[in-house]
Amino acid sequence: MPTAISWLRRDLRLADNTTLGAALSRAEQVIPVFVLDPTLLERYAGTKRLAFLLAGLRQLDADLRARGSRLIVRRGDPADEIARLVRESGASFVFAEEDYEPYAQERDDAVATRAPLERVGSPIVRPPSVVLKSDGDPYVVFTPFSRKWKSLPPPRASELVPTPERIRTPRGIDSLCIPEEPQLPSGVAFPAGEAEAQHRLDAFVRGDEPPIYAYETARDRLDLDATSQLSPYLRFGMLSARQTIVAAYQAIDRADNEKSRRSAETWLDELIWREFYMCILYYFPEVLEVSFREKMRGIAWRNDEASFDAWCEGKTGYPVVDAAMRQLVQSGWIHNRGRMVVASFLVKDLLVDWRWGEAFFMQHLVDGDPAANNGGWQWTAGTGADAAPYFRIFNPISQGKKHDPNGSYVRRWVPELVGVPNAYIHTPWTMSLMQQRESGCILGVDYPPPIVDHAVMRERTLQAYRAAREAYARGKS
DNA sequence: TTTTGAGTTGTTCGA
DNA sequence: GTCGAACAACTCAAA
Repeated sequence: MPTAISWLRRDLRLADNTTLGAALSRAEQVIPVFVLDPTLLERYAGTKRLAFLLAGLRQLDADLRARGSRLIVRRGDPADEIARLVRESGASFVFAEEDYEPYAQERDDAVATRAPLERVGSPIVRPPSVVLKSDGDPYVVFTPFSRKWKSLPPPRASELVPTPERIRTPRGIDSLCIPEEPQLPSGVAFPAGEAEAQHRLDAFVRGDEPPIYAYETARDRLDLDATSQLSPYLRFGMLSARQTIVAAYQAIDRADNEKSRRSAETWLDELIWREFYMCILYYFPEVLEVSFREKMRGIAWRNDEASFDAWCEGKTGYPVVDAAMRQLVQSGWIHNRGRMVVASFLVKDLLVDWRWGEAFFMQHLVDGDPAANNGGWQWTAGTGADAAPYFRIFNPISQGKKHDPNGSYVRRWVPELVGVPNAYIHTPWTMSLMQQRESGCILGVDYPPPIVDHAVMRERTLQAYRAAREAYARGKS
């Protein structure tokens, strides 16, 4: 009886699982396996994300058991482990979803030399080889990329691979126990698993007033839960990209007014950004080490350790920056607007190398994904593919006022500021001593004064970027 | 090959 | 308070 191995990595779900579908169509018996890869666990260390992954494996195992199967767990070098499992089980095929990260590509090439590996499906709807310019080169600007992406036929619900009803898995295959996940702060509110993911997606796109139809304007509000918060689920494939994009197109079709339609389109664009950055990482793997833009590689970072620590701890004295950093450390997630605000602050107000921030995000984000995280940081730093213009520097005060108008986001994450009146919530240092006493927040005692002057640092950063450009131009000539 | 239009998310300044 | 321009050229993508 032919046996196939379904090697699960970033597709921890049963619905719309191409790997599982391929295995079931080619073999009577299927072995779903997850390999705990020490290299990957070390490289992408992050307790909150690891806990989410382990909880996701536990949930996947339960879902598989409900269908007569179970999750086989191994630990070690994937090439060794997959080859060993093929030997033990006599499997004729190994199916795995494509993964475009440089490490994953190397890993899978190594596995393919020692096991009958077939790569099927993809963590994005349109693989890197599909969205290319007419001359065959990859896009490096988002808008034309998205135009091309959208010109191709949209995925339809009928293309989703159905959830298997029953999976026959041979007995007697050894499996490790899924490790206990580390204890997490109570603020981490992402229950793992595809049922939760599907529930969140439905809540976002369905119902009387689905949030997707308010997305265009509400998505920027730090104080509202107006985003889908699906990123951790997409990160580990507890939901497929195709499921989300099918849902987005359905919402676009169902929209009965212009505002709703535009909102759903905006959400689709966000999903396309995810695809864009995975393509960028595939074609330009060096972005994990250096700036995408060569001319931006010579910026003289200030890299002041004390400032960096203050940023990490949420003690910069700029309330909206501190709120977002504490949200990150405590909950493992930040609102997208918050990511931009803190990234801009680190790079352009503190003049710290974006790679420091990128690494810190990877340590703490439950959804931490190398492609999207790197793309986002390089965008903010003005060093990336389709970078923000370098003179676009966020003002942490006006960003706070605009996107957290009554300060409830700040008060939620920075309790020292709970008693500060709205008029001062984004500029507590402008309170008189009397006002500080009344609000229970003495500057320098309960909450720090700003660690830098925004106006001063803005000029210094513009100067540093100008110098880098000029040095590059001189080197060229 | 050359030309042309355009480019996620902002801020500041001065009229 | 509102508005447009400047920020800085540059490079991309397509015609």
